[in-house]
Amino acid sequence: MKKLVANFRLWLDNRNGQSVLGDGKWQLLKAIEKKGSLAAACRHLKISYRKAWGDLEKIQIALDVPLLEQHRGGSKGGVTILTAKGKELLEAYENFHRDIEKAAQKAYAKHIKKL
Amino acid sequence: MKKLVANFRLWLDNRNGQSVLGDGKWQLLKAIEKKGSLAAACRHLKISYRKAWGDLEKIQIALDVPLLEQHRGGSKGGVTILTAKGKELLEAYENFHRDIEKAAQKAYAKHIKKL
DNA sequence: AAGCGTTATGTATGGCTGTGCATAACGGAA
DNA sequence: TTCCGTTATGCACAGCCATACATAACGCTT
Repeated sequence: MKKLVANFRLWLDNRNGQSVLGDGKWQLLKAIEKKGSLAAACRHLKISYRKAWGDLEKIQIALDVPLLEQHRGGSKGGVTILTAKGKELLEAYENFHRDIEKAAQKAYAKHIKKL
Repeated sequence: MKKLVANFRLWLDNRNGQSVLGDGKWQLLKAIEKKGSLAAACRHLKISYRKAWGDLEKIQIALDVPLLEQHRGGSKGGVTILTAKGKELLEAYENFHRDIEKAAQKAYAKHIKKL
């Protein structure tokens, strides 16, 4: 049997099944935190601004607490920054993700590697 | 913050990134094992025969070991059964999946529940 | 007032994927 | 030999999603 590689995806929904945070939005929030603007985050991640903006809208719809503060105009043209809740969720997701990745590696070694 | 629900997906690729086994194909193999035919498995899972057959073809392309024996004709019209390797992989995947699901629940309680 | 960079939003286009439909081969049963 | 249920396979079509393009609002700077 050919060597097998394990992959996983992880995401959080609200109770209506609307997506709140997965790997894509996670990377997006991280990039926004780092860059301070959505446009800069998109350039950094090489994704379209249109999609990123739509993703943020979906988060706002799925959640009742705003994770971001968005402002138009000003000296830099505009800014997007994370709220305290945003940072909190981001950190929680990162820990969540890391724990599961570890578990996946362990489970891979235990069940799949030997095949 | 609204209550968050954790979801995950798990799958195995070969080294070329070709998909070998994920939740869909896992359910398919299980249903084939139970029913003894691909057509019956599709009816049971309510998916199209066309897609299921395509998925099996992808497995065969991605792997070098056949997981299935497929026969046309005969008293039942035809049969599809798992090979020993097929059963082995199926079982390994189930254990793999179960371990990670447990870990996900634990990680959820630790990191996400409190939000 | 004009310019710049960003947020904000609609619309169209292209690709991917699942589905539906059609057809053929196969081999035991009646 | 005819029939039936299954495996096998091509092809057209619909739906979804990311991308691209277009345009407007906004507020500091010069």
